Amino acid sequence: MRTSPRRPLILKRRKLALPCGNESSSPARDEPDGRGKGAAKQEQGRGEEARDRVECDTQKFPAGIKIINHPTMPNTQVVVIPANADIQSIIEALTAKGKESGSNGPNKFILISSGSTSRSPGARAGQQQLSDEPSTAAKGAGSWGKKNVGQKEKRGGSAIASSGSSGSPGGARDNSGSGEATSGGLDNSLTNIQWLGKMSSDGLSSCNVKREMENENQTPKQEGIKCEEDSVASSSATLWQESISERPPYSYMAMIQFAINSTERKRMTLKDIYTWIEDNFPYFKHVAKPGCKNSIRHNLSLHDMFVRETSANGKISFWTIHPDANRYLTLDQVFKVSQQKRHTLELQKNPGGVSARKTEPQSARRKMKPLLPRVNSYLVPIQFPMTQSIVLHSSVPMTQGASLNSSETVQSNKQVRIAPKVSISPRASPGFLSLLWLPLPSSFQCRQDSPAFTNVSCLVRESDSLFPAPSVRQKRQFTALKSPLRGVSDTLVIKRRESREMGRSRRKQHLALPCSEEPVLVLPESSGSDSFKLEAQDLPFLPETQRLGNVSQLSCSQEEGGPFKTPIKEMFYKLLVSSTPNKAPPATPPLGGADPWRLAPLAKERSVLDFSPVRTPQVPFPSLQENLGFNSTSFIQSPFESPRQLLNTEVNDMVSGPLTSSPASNSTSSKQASPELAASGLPENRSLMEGLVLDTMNDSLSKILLDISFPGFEDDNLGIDICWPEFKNEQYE
DNA sequence: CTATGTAAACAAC
DNA sequence: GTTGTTTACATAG
Repeated sequence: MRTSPRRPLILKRRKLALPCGNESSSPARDEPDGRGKGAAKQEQGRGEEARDRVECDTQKFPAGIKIINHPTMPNTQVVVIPANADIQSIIEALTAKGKESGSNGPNKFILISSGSTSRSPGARAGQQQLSDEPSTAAKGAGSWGKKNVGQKEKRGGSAIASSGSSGSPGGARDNSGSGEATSGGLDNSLTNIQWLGKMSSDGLSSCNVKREMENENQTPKQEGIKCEEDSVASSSATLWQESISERPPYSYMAMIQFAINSTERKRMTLKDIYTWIEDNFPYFKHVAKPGCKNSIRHNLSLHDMFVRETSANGKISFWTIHPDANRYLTLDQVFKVSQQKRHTLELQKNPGGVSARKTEPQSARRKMKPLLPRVNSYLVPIQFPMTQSIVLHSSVPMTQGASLNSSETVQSNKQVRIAPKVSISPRASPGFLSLLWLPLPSSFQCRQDSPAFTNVSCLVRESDSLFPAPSVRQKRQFTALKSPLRGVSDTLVIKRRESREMGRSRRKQHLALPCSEEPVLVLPESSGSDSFKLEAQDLPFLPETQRLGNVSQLSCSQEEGGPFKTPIKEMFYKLLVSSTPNKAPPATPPLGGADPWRLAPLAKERSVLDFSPVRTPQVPFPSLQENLGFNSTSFIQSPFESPRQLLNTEVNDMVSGPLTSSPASNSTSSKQASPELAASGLPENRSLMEGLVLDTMNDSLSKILLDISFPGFEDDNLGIDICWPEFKNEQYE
């Protein structure tokens, strides 16, 4: 897997090797250092103390593992894993544990890394540079990757990094542009797919996306093919051929995004989109009917996330992705589930072993796996006491001073010619989801004098709609963006749309409240610092979602008349923003407030979910949160006295990694946040890190983003939001 | 019901 | 013919 600063949005699901016995097939055994299960066991001896605190039987787990029950989420436990632990073993153990427990016991585990032992404190100062280079993963000596990156993985990383025309170039570019404001956190993060590669023999990380796709098309007998370079070479032709006849599992919307995001400027002409898709998905070149182009056009028009811009001379139309909607997904970043399961099923259905896909009727072929699994979002609050200062190094550091490039593009040159798509309900529609990704501070620091405990809530976005791509619903919002004021004709169009919406047109449906496509920031953005004036493209290292947050915030301060001058915007300007739209508002309104459509979800969710108290100090509109449905959750007794303890207990040198304690910070943290943090403009008590959620009920492993907040000056609540990004998609087979 | 795919009508260029 | 918008319908989940 590539180690791009952009976190992989979609993790390929792999079947977890159950502890029972198939570990032999686990790549873990391929570890050069010989670590693996054995190593994990060796570590057990060190974990007695921690184990004693653990509420569940951790005897199966290596030392340093800390497990606490989730305070509010039934059958859910938070597992803090030391960097040097054998993740696979842990996962296996957890899986076994979950299986044992079944539905009546802990069957969902939130895994977070407690840090690394190999990195120097300096390295983790949030200054470590992240690179797209595969080597980064390897050198990410850090935590998860270190142990899991085997030769295969490394090779795979390379392959991925160099794969396709889509993500790699962009990723590299972005990265270079980001300077040092990147974070090694991703590499070291639990979500580093490097280590996921260990989990299955078919080497996720060693296959680039295209190859994945090709593999997907393989017949069962071909599945054994690894991404070994030689074998790849020998099979590539076959795979490719198969891929030609195999429809990609991506929706048009997704493919269009891939295409657009594959370009440096994140824009593409229709023709180029056609070409890109055809080039990257031969199916559309060789098999699909010409109608696919119609479909592409249809999707471009249909989805508001796609914004058409015209060149300065007005002769060329470029399709772009609305920054608020763009997750900057590229083909490289998307890993789809392997087809083994499908093939297995097919085999079951067709003992003949012949791929049924090739013979199945078109209607059947149409059936594709959704890019993202649809899941309902829910908030999982986690709380644990905190008495000691802790420094959490965000896996995704925040930069500042970035320019609003996309907005610039949008604002200046772009001539929107299309009729404005009027967003009917600027007001937060109740249906919107819940989380909004925040810009991340490069480090997190919790003052020693901070409140007594921390709340951790998880916003779990369980969707199978893998695609983060904003749905049409969201689009509505974007619609506004597309629409500059127009003349009479526009008015007419608007009327048409309105009338349509009155009826039951498709648009209308889209306008309906969205459920939860995109995570929406639960916590209000910080302070009025304008350091958030970041542009997505200037934040390559930021996960799309996070950038999304930034961008959206930006959008709040967009200049009037810009693409953002939409009904929604206007409304917000009036309601929340000062009269200086083109500048970051002195006191940036909560993101949620700025983006009604982001808030909506909260409201909706609130009715269903029990949100933990997630309050953030320095919030301009604290009340908003409350209005968002956050209610206090009872504090749950934790076996650990502090997050630090929880995270670092028994982990001697856990000075690096996503979650670490920092002596230095201990001494200085009492009053001020880290420089990065301060500079970031994020509240001192905010930080993000990545984690994973292992759901043994459905054998799924999902990546999550934890938005961690600790008690602030004025606030007495701490919170960690574990957000589900986009990728909770597919399940292990 | 929603998301998606497909086809097609229509308009503008 | 291309591009873009929109409607309608079908299908899967």
